[in-house]
Amino acid sequence: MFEPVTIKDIAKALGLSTSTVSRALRDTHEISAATKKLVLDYAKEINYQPNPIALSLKERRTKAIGVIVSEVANSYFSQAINGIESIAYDRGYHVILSQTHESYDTEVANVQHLASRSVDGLLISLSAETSDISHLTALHERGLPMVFFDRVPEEIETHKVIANNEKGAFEATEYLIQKGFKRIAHLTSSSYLSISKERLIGYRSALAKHQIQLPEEYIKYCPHGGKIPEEMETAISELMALPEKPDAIFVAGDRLSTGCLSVLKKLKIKIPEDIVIAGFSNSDVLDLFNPSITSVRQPAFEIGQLATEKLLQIIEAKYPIEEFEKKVLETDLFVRGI
Amino acid sequence: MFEPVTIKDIAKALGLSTSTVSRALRDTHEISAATKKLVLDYAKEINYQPNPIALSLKERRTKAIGVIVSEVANSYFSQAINGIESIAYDRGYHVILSQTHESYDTEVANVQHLASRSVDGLLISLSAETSDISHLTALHERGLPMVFFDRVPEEIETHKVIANNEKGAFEATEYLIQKGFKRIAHLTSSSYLSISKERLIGYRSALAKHQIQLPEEYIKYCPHGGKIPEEMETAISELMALPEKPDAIFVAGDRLSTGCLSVLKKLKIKIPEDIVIAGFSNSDVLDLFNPSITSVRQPAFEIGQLATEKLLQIIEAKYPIEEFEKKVLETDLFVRGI
DNA sequence: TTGTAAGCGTTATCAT
DNA sequence: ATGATAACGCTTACAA
Repeated sequence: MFEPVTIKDIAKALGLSTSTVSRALRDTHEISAATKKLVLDYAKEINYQPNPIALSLKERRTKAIGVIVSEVANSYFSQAINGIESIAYDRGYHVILSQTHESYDTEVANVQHLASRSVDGLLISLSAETSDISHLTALHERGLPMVFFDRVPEEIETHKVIANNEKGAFEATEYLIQKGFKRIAHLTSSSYLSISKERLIGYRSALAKHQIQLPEEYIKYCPHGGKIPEEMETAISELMALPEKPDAIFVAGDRLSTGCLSVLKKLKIKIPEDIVIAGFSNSDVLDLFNPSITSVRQPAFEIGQLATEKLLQIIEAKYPIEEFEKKVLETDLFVRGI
Repeated sequence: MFEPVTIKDIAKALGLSTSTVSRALRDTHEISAATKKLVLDYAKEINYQPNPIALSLKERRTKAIGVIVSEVANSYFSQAINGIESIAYDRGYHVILSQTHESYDTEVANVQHLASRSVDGLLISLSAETSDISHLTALHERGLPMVFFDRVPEEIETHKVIANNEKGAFEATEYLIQKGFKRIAHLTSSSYLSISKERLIGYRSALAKHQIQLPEEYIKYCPHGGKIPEEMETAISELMALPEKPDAIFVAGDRLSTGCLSVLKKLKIKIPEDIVIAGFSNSDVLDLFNPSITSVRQPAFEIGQLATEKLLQIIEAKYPIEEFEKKVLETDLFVRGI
């Protein structure tokens, strides 16, 4: 049952010492060409594969990075993971995946699980519940390489890779304004999340630029980010029950956007007759239809790639990184038939 | 920079031997309550975390499983991975992710990379290019636990978890027939894939049951499964150029379905005026619209869970598995406005 | 009850 | 050029 061959086996078979075999296997020069060929040939013949675990123990690195996201089954994250995986495998790293399902406790548990020596670094997008990040600062201070992407903390000095959420939100909101909509509601997720805050700022500045004043009831939070449909149904019902009903909604999240469409459908609120929608979304299926939904798309794949490149750079750096970088990539506004 | 504490550190600090510390840390009975408490308290104080790499080396297992799929950014696979992750983490296993991008060579490379002792078992959905599976049989014979899901090989005796593709395809095709469509084309991916074959059978038997005879040109292959838009555009153009144009298309894949919609849009072929579509798809966004697209949904999450449970069962089995199981889960037909 | 030593697979250091 | 030995962190016979 899966008895792998080791250096020791080769040594025994060839009447050599393990150190000689080891040297032959790598490209040391302190070895005779003859022995080297002998070992190499035999190794190939019996299909010798070095044991990465033994190497990890010796070299104190695992050649694996951990990825922590809220949900894999979300267009944004799956695209980001695609980018992460593409870079990681090119550089010989494994990608270990874990989901928080937006739970703070799960996030803490997963971070601990991954951090205790089974990964060389961490790529993290915070859960919606996370406001205290001491589980991360602790590891960061102990020197575990980490890069945040998408949902990043403020309180920690690290590398961060994000989209220009503020600008994306601004453009979507302004687009609605330019199309003549005035009472633009805002549907967002947890107030903890950096992306929510940034998108809220973009929304507010678009309104401000066009001198539109709206009551605070136009802003609705769905802390579970679309996971709990009732939450969003309540929010939307409340919006539609306002004395001055909104004529448009700007939705600040991927899952929130599709969730919103689903609730509107359920409540038989018609697009674009009753309301129009603009929202953040990375679903490519959305593009196939023309239901007056404008979407802001994040460069998820590129964000994943960039974050991974940065992380590997930190991991493999001989000297401590001098300064922390925050990369901001631009979003795209996909305009459909509004 | 990240100097982790080891059993040796504890031993030195407390004036004990490493074995005593090791015993105290686990629940051996051959230790005095006093020493045990001493060690446990100190370990907690300095936040001792056992090194999983050392454990892996000793116990010759990694507590990690490898997952090989073609694309993460695909509703079906991301949902399956969600199911996989949920079970794996419950049982204390890491999930190592890798993508083939439908390439046989990449599949071989990834399988090798993962198999050489960095995972305890493999969950695999074959790439569209894969017809020769000797890279897998070799490992299987050497005893590496593996479970196939979704796209499974015929030539190997292992556990397999799939959806009832034949029935799903049958139902979708029959639904079209019952709605009065007669010239139903079939758009599928690689002829190597089990799912393609199974769905083709379902399609054929629905036609047969209703005594519909169609020329073979009604069946189009897109070996790259939607990755190359031109391929699909050619296929659809050819279909629409037939002397007897099809009045419906049954599409046999997730990515193929959305790809088909996208091509139809580009070619300005209208649904449902010019043609109607039924296809396999796990996208939940599709549900939000009513463009006369009927979809067959696979229980992706459950397939992932089941495959993982089976794999862990094999991995942790004390005795060799007596018989191989093939689990078949039912699909759902989502009927929209055709 | 506790300590010593060997071993998991590999590489680096020091002899030879 | 090659071999013996120690070390990475941990567990487990075997001794004491």
